[in-house]
Amino acid sequence: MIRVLIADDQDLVRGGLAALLGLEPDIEVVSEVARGDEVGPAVAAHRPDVVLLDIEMPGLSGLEVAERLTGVRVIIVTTFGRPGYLRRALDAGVAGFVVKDAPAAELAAAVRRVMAGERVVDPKLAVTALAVGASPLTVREGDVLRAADGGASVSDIARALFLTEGTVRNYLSSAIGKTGARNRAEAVSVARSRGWL
Amino acid sequence: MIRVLIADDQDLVRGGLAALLGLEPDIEVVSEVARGDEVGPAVAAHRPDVVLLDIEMPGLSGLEVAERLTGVRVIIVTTFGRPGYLRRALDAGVAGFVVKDAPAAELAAAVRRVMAGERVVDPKLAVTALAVGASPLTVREGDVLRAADGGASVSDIARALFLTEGTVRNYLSSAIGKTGARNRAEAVSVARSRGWL
DNA sequence: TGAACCGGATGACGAATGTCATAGCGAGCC
DNA sequence: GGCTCGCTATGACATTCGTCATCCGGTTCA
Repeated sequence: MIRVLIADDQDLVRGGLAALLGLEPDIEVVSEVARGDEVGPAVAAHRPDVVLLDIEMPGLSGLEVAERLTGVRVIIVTTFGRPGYLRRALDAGVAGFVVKDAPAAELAAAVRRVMAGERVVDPKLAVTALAVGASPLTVREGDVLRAADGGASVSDIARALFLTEGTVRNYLSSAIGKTGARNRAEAVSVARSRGWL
Repeated sequence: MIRVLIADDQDLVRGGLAALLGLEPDIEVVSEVARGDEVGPAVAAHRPDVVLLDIEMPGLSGLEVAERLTGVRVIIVTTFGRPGYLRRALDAGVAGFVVKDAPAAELAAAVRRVMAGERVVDPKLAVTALAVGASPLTVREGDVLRAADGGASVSDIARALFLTEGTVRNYLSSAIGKTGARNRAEAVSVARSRGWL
C-alpha cells in the first residue's frame, strides 16, 4: 500500500482527488489537509510515503512546504503550468510535477512512479521552462511588481515598501524592460504568467 | 439512479468529481466533457438528469452554456464565488450554485436536492450578491475593461474595439468612477472580483 | 414629444507614468 | 585592489492617462 497525503485548499477538488486515488487498489489516502501550514504536522502524524501539494494554499504555498519537507516524496499538483513554478519546485527537490489538466489516470501513475524512485515531470512543460529560463528580475523588482498588482499607484508602492517614489519608478522601469512589456500592468501580467512572482 | 453529466476543462478535477459522485449508490456519471461547446451534443446523446458546469471553460463558458440549455437541471460548480457570477447564473435559470471549496459531501447532496426540485445556493454568497448588486457597467464599459486586462494601452484597446482613443479614455474614466477605483488596473481588478466581467 | 440614457466623438488640461543619466554604498569576486 | 552588481536615491523630460465639458444620433419610456 502506498500511503498518500493530499493538501489542497478546495474541499471539492481535494475530495475528488482522494476519491480518484481511493479507487486504486494499491493506494491509500491516509490524510487530507486544506492549508500549507497543516502539512508538516499531518506528515508527522500519518507518515505518508507520498505528499500531493497544491501550490495556491493559505498558510504556506505548496512550494514553500516542499522546501521545508524532508523524508517524504513530494508531487506538486497545480492548475498553473508556469515555468517558474516548475523551476522552483525542482529546486525544492520535489519528485513530481503534475498539472491539473493532465489525464486523470496519470495521477495514480505519477504516484506509483515517484514511489519507485522516478522523477515525474511533464516533458512539454520542462521544455518551456528551459526556454523561458530563470527569472531575470532582482528581488526588489519582483517585490515592486507584486505590490503593483491590482492597480496600486507609485506612491502606494513606495509607502508599502518604504522606498522613495523615484526608486519605485526606477524598479518598475527596469522590470518593464526585462519582461519586454510596455507598461506596469503588462509587466505584472507577463511575470505572473511565467511564474516569476 | 440520477444521471449526471460533468463539464470541466481540468481533467484531474473532472475525474475527481466523477469519482466522488461515483461513490454514491444513487448517482451515475453518464458523460464527461472538457469544453463548453461539447455540452449540448453530450446532453442530447446521454440525456442526463443533472448537468454540472464549471464556469471557466474553452469554447463556451459555463454561464453561456446554462443560458442555452433547456430541459435539464443545471448546477454551476466553480472556483470563484463571485457575486456577479451567481447573479448571471440565476438569471440563466440554473438550479444550483456550488463553490469548489464547499465540503465534498455537499456536492452529492446538491445533486439530490436539485433532482428533487429544490434550488441550491450558498446562503452567504447570496447575501453578498445582494449587497454588491448588479453590475453598474454598460456593455461598452465592460468591453473596454476586458480589453484593458493584461496591460493594453489606450491605442491597443481602441484598435481592438474599433473606437477612437478619446472614446476609449472616456469609457475607462467612467468605468473607473463606477468601480470606485483610482486607475485602470484597479478598475479591472475590482470588476473581476465582483464578477462584472 | 420630451426626458433620460447609451454609444460614439473631439479637444483641452493636469496628474501620473516611464525613461534616462548620474551617484553613493556595500557585497562578492578574480 | 579593482570590477561588477544590486539597492537606493535625485532630477529632468516626454509620453500616457484620467477628467471634464461639450457635442451628435439613436432608443426607450413616461
